[in-house]
Amino acid sequence: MAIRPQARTDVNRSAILAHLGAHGPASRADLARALAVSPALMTQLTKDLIAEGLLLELEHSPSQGGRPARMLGLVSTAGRAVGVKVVADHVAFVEVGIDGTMVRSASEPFDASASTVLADLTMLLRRFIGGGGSAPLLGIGVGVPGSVDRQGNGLVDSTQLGWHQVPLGATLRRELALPVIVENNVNALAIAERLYGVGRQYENFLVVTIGTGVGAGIVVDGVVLRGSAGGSGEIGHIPVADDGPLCSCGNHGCLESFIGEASLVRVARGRGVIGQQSGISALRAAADADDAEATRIFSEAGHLLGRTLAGIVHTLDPEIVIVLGEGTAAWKHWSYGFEPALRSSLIPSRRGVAVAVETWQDESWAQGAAALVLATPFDADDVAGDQGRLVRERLVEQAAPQAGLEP
Amino acid sequence: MAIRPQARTDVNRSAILAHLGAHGPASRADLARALAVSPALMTQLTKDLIAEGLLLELEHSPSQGGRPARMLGLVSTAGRAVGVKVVADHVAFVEVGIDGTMVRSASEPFDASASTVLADLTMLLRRFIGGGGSAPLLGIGVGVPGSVDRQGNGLVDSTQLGWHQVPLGATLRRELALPVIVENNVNALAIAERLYGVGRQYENFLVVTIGTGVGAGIVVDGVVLRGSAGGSGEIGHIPVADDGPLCSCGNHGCLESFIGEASLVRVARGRGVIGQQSGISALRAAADADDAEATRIFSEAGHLLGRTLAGIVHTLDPEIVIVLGEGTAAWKHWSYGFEPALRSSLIPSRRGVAVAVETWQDESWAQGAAALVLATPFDADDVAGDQGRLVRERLVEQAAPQAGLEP
DNA sequence: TATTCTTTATTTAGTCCTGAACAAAGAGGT
DNA sequence: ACCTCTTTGTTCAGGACTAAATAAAGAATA
Repeated sequence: MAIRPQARTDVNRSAILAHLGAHGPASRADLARALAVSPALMTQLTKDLIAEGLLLELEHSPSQGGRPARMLGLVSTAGRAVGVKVVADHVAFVEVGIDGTMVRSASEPFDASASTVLADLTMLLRRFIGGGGSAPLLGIGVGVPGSVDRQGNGLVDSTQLGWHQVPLGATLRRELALPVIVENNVNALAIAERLYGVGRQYENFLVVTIGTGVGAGIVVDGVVLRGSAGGSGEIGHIPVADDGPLCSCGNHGCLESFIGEASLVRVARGRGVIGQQSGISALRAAADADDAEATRIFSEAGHLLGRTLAGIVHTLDPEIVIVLGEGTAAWKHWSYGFEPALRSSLIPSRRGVAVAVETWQDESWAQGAAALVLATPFDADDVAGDQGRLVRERLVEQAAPQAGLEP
Repeated sequence: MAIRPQARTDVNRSAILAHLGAHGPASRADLARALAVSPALMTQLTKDLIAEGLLLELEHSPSQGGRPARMLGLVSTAGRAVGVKVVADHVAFVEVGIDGTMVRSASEPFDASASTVLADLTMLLRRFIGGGGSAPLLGIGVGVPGSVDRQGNGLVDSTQLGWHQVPLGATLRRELALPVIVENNVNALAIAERLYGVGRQYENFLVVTIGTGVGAGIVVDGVVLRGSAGGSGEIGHIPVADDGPLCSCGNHGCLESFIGEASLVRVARGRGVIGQQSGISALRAAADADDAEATRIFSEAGHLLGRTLAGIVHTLDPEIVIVLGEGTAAWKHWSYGFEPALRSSLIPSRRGVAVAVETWQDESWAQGAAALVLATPFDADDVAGDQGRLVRERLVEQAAPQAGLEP
């Protein structure tokens, strides 16, 4: 319950770096206010960071009625991070700079059910890292569709991948000798939203993804809620009907079994909207072409999603719901059912909850995973544990040599 | 994001008091471990607290292989707190000692819809306080059925009471010149569970109340989740059907409109199980007497509750669900529907989630409210804001005179 | 132009807390 | 009886952080 001050300096140092990465250059006074520390401390800390080559002083910013601020910026060569998205049939990689911008990306076929998954993934990852830039690699973030017990441990359970207690984190860490942070992919996305997206302006929000599956990342007071065993946000398995299609989890009537991509395609085929070999893109094309049945399928899905999210909004009281995922490509069609269902199911005081739908890119999942690494400096509660400490150490150590601190 | 160390001493001092209140006497070494501070600091802090008359050294506890521990205990006369439960037609008061044990209680008729609510409540509260013991009154905790914007502010919105932005906290504080902490009643109960109940052993749990309404208190990492505007836990208004009875919130198909006390009674009357003038106790009596229709009504309610809670468990991943409230008197009958519905709706990895049903007393709501005051010392994140600080000050100030600290 | 105000940054003295060394007090084995 | 081990509690030097005073640098105003 009490506050542990031991790791404060480290946390504050890297909070500065993360803030600059997420929000761009800022003055010492800005930083002190943003991180809620005294200006005096900020002077001290930034002096060290500048001496170590991680920060540099930029131009003076024009005065706003007082002494003009000397802006501080990140030295962009101070580090990079790699993000990995793992799904059943392929893995995607991205490399990002310390400020979160994407440098390069790649995608490789992959069989998550192979007995050699861990060796395969290690190999692919090693190859991708090898082709990287010269900036020191701070760590690897891995996003998986499933629950991750302790992040520091990286034990993965995933029905989608067919994994049960797979020691992904420990293995990669040993093989690559780098900090590795494993996290549920939607939670990773929530962290990315918090750092770089709409979530910057909110402390309490919900990230909902639609696509193959349906998931949620929950941010409460600025921190991702992981639950007792990293299993929060499994909203795809919220029961929405007593009977219903069989879900991949073995139950009947889960939300995902109604509005997951597979279900939409199945229904569309059944109703003859698309051919037996066609997929979700054909259904979207049909809806785009104003096919009444196709738009109805999306609208029905939107209705069910809206009604379910109303329940979650009542439970958690977020400021905003951010919708993401491959499925947002057809959001226009979802929204006809979604908006009325959501609003009419909310109690009056909650009816105005904001909803944002963001554009989706192929690399978004992997970029979210990379954010895991770049977010660890923010991690005042030390959720990332040892791996977070290692990332911080790498960030500082690599810069020290060029500093010449010794007298 | 960074850690603010200013209020640490205060927080640590009162964390000691709260820990002793919640867990009974403990040694300095125990306290240092429990609060995650150094033994050195514990020595210092307890020295001060003993000198101020808030703590006293008890007998040595028998050695367990090393130097025997000198136990420390609270001076029980160091403070008391008053808890208030507000509902539409009456208010209930309790006075508790600093260790959370109930000293006395009272209940008064009350009209929440009167134009003079605030004056009425102030008067009743003043009368109750006047009859109290001699120990210094640390503050007043008030539990209301509705959402409370900022606790420090105490602005209440409640459909059940017909209140809209009622400045309950500010008014009581001004009139009584005491720290006042206003909170949603289920959240207050969750705090009480965390301090004194089953929740002591868990960091992530759900408190669900059934009775007139249906509500939830959510505890994440040991802290009550309040949402963006204190409106979390309104699970009574989760939509469970597209059509359904009209709910007090104006929507159709809310969970509460199916399994709230009023609904159960309405259905029972409609099916001729109980007389048109009879209430919930008659329905329970019928079920106790093995009336098939009566047991079915409870079982159906249990089914719906179980299915809905499965969704919340998927969303939040708690370790345990604690069921409380007036409705638990008939839990035996609920459980026939509840258990199968809950388990069969959960994904395999979550199927073992624990469920605890606690015995319910009339004073429980008010005792939960009193816990608001006694929990403020625990409040390292300073959620209670100014009022929390005031409680701490009163706890320390009142003891100072008898200490003779001045040299 | 001189004065006042506002905002930024640094220095200084002092507080809170920790780690490490040490003292205290018993259990358990020889 | 004596030594070793374990656990509790205290003392002390030092680090992290703050508040307050001060300096710096320009805007606003008269």
